[in-house]
Amino acid sequence: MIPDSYSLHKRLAMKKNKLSRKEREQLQRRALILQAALELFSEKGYHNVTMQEIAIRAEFAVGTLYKFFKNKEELYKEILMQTANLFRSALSNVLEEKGDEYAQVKKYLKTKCKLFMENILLVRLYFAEAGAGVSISVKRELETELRSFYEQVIQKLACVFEKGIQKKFFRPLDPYYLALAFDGMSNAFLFSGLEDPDRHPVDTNLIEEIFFEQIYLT
Amino acid sequence: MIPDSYSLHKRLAMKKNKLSRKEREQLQRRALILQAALELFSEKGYHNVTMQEIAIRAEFAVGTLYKFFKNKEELYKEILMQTANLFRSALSNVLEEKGDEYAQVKKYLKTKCKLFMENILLVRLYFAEAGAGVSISVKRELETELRSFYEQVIQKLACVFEKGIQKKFFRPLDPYYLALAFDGMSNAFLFSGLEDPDRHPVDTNLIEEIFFEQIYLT
Amino acid sequence: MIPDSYSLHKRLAMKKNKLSRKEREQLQRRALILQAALELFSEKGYHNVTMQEIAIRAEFAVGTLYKFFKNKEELYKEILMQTANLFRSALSNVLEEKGDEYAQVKKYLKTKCKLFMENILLVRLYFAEAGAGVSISVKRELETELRSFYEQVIQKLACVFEKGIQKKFFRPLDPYYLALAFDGMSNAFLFSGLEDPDRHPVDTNLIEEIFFEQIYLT
Amino acid sequence: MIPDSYSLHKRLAMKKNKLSRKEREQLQRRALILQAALELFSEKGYHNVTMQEIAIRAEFAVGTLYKFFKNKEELYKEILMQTANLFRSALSNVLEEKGDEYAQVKKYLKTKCKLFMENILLVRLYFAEAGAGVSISVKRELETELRSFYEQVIQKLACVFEKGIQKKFFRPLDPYYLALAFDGMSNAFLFSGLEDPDRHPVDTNLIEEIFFEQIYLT
DNA sequence: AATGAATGAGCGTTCATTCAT
DNA sequence: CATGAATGAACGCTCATTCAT
Repeated sequence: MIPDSYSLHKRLAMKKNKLSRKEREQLQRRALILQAALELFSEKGYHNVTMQEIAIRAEFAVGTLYKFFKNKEELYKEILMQTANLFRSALSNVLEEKGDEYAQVKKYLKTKCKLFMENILLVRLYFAEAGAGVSISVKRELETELRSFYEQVIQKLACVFEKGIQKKFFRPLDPYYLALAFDGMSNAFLFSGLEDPDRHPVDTNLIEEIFFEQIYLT
Repeated sequence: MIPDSYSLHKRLAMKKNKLSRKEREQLQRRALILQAALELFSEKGYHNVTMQEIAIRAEFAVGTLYKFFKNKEELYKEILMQTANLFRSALSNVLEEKGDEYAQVKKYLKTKCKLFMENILLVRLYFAEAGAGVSISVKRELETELRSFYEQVIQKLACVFEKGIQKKFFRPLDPYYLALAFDGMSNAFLFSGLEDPDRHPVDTNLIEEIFFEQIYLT
Repeated sequence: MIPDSYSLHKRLAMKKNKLSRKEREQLQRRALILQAALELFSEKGYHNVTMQEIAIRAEFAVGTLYKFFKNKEELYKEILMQTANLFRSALSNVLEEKGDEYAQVKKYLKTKCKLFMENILLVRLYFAEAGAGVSISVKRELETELRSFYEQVIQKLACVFEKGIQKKFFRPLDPYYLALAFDGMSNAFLFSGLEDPDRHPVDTNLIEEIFFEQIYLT
Repeated sequence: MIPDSYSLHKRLAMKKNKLSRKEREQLQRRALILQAALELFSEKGYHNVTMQEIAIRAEFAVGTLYKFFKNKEELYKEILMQTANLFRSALSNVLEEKGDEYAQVKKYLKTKCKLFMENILLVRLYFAEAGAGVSISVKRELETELRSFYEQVIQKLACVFEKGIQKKFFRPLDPYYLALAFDGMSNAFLFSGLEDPDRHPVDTNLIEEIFFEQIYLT
């Protein structure tokens, strides 16, 4: 069969952008909805936001929301999973980069800090739902998945600590708890800083000083 | 009805118990409602619990709930504030006890650990709502109050660290951030332990070892 | 335990009416809702009636409807099943009365005629849903149940015809089809009469004359 | 574009087919939509079918449906009216054929039987909507029209009976009610047979035997 | 004082219809 | 013309709150 001029044009377009204009527009609309929903959810919490509100903020009709997301819960889940994935992959990548363990953990802290700052809204949502491991909203399924993501990162961090301990870089303490401690500590700083940036600016050097240098041998 | 003999009886009763039988009964009812509500809220989250359900669990009529609490939100707030108060006063007291700063911080950790374990339900609720300082439910007013309670405790802990630093007990680091770090770290351990008590039992010695001994001079 | 005056009064009341005043009121409310719903459903059909409308017609709030019926469908089903039961039991009883088969079938016709006239609304609904065995609305379950009711009556009628045939009362034709024919014929008359009572008054003697006397031997 | 040659071509085409290709295509499309709609409506009922579904089944876009039918109701009406017309004209024709009245009524029964079997889907729809003269859906207008069709056929049947009576073919009973009775009876058989073809196969001889021969003089 | 039946505003969701492409 | 994404009115249903008993 000979491709008609339309599909030829379409395929040429796709060569460059991989996606047709229509598809790109769709993705953008989807993103707009997600953004509007994120803002509202993190401002007021899942149950205090109506689909109507999201539609208005996103400047679409309610029905359009349902073209992109099966229901309110799916929309919510999508938002959380997106961030969770972003965080997990970003932090995992950092911990897999080459370099000594000391540098890796430093980089992990910097990245986490950056992610938190750039995604304050999402962090608020994330912790309200999976907050320090505690969730009571929406489906248990979501909670489980979020916890699993968190656990994966902690495990990877623990591995780094373990290697560091083997190399006599760090003091010989339980690496899992070390990871937990480091993460919990940084959370406390980040939350404190995010809540009240003027009085308690986030200072990664300080976190390192308090936590990290003590663990570091010599 | 003969008012005199009644109020006489009442006054006599009050001599002993400070509260008449009626009043004692009221307080007990109130407590029963709060308990039922706490259980349900921490099981399913604020928005997934109906007043009907609370009434049934507490074995009262719905109307009765409204005799004790202005509305659902007030009931919820009461529960959170109660715990927050319990935690604040318990932890504040510990930090005011005489003894060296090292012992105080150790005692703080033990107390916090005990409070968490004894009030898992409330802790779940607290962190889901005010989790690590993040709240998106109910009124902002509640959030502010809960944060203020948390801040008070951290401040007090910071004071203890400060004194400890002055006495050259601890290394000369910013006492506020030290407090934050200690608290964040212990939270991470406690949540990890509460979520999965078998794999990650809460071990206060370990927390001390990781965090505390390093801070301790000599 | 000594019954208090309230429960004594209550039990005395129940002796007479079997039901307390409250319970009687509830049943009446239920009936009012059913009546309003019946009227609307038979006027406009299941899907063209809103719960709001039913509530308004019944002079209750929407929520109240849901106190009595789990959902719209349940309310609808209740209406249909009630009539179906009424018809089935009334017609079954007639066919079980003593007397010769000729008289029984005559009585069946008279009763059916009376039931149709007294329950025009319900008959409309019934036939719109299970109409001559055709239903495409609501759940298949309802359809099956309604058909089973209809079948029961036809079977009983067939038995009467069978006995009549054995006694050489009626001509020796298949009793089931005889029953079917008789019922179908009377339906046609009744519908015609119900639709246009002036031009086609329902005349049971006529039905008998056309159908019945021919079947009757001598 | 050269209008002349086009319209010439068109006119030539019309000479042969009376309709241009375009017009034929249009009619075919229309028929495809009606077929898809018929299937869905009779499977699930008017209100349980969406325009989307019809579009998908007919393999057109939703908008195309609206090019052919003003709205969903119009589409529905069209389907019902089509069948009603089919039935009316087929049955009317049969009753106008030459031959004695006995043969005419026999032929009427055979034709009706055939129409029912060949159009089960439509019969289901028809009776669910106008069932035995009972309609509660869509517009009253439709109901009136359908009833009028039915009435026309019954009237024609009544005329046949009347002539038969005049010729002393049939017993001297009211011809309208005779027609009604005959039709009602055959409906009962047909529905019983359509619902459960194995247990109650439709047997026109039986119908004739039960109803017809009794009416027949000598 | 305690009750719980009644209320009705407000939610999530659907789907007939439109219209820019 | 045909398309199908976008629309938003309208639905069934819930549940916090009230108030007659």
